[in-house]
Amino acid sequence: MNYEYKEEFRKELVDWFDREKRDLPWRQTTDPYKIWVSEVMLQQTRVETVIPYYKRFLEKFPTPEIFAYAPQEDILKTWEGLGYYSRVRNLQAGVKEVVETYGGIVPDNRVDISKLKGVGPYTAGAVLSIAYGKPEHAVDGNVMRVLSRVLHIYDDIALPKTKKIFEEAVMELIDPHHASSFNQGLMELGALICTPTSPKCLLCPVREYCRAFEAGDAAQLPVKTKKIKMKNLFYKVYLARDKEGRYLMEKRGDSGLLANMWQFPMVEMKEGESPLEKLSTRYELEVASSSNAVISFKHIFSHLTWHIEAEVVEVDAKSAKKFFLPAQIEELPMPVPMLKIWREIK
DNA sequence: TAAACGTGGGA
DNA sequence: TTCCCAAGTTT
Repeated sequence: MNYEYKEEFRKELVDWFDREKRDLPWRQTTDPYKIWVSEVMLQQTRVETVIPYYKRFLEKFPTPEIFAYAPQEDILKTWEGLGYYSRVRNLQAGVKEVVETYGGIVPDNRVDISKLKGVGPYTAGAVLSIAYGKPEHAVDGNVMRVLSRVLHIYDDIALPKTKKIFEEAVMELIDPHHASSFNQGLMELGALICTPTSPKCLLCPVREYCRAFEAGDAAQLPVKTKKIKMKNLFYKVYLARDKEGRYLMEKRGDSGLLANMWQFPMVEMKEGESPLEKLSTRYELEVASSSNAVISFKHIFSHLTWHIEAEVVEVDAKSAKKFFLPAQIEELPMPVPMLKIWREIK
C-alpha cells in the first residue's frame, strides 16, 4: 500500500466533513452515552429511520442511570419497529455495567469498552473516536466500501477476516488530532458520495487520491459475495377474544427471533393437522365460534419469511390465561407483523 | 466461520 | 417483483 499522500488525504476528508456534514441529532453532542445509543441504533439501520427513535429514546431515558434500571417492557416498546431487538437488551446490559462498574462513565479505552454487551469492534471505535477523540478505527460497511475504492482493495468484504485489512488501513491513515471527523468523514463520504451504486466521483473531495477513480472501476468495488437462502414458515395467527372483549396474548421466549416480544397465539400450519384444534389444546380454550374475517400476508425477515393467516375466534378460557384489553395491548412491545394484524382488526 | 438476527426503502 | 441493502454483534 502506498500512503505517500496520507497528510493530504486526511486534510481533504476532514475539511470536507466539517464543511458538508449533515445536521443529525447525535451530532449535537459528544456525550458518550448518547453517542453509544446512536451507534447501536444505526447498526444495519438507515439514518432517516433512526432519527425519530433516537429522539424519543433520549427523552424517555436521558441518562445511563435511568435507562439502566428501566423495565425491559419499556425499553422494548421504545425499540418497537426498529428491529434487531437484542440490540436494546444488550445495550441495557452494557449501560448497567457502566453504571455499576465504572460509576456511570463510559470507558475511554478499547479494552474496557469492548467488554460491554453489544459493543463490538465498530461501536467501540465509533464511541472512542466521536465522544473521546481517540484515534481508533471504526470500520463499518461505508468505510470498507470507500477504502476498497481509494486503496483498490479487492478482498471480499463479506468475509469476516477481511475487516482486519481495513482496520489496519484506518489506523495507518487516521488523523490523530481529528479522529472524530476522520472516522465520520469516511462514513459520511460513503453515505453521500461514495455510494454503493453510481458513486458521485466528480463531487468527491478525495478523488485525487482514489485508485479506483484513476482506474475507472469504482462502481465495481467493493467485492462482495454471499447470498442467503430463505426459509418459509406458514402460521395461523388467532385473535382469541373472550366475552369481555379481551384478547389472549403471549410473550416470546428470551432468546432467538423477536425475543421477549409479545404476540397473538401462533400455530404452525402442517398438512393433515387442524390448527384450530391445536389452538384449543395448547392454550386450553373452548373455541365458541370462528369468524370468516381472515387477514393474509407475508412478512419478510432477513433470513426467513412468515406466511401469515390471521383470524378472530370467540373463546372461553378453561384456566387462568393472559387476556388483555385493547388499551393494554397497545402498551405491549410487539413485532411489526403483529402490529399489522392488530391495526387491521382493531 | 457461517448463520442468526428486523425492517423499510430504493433500483 | 425481486434483490440488495443500512453507521454490526452474537453464537
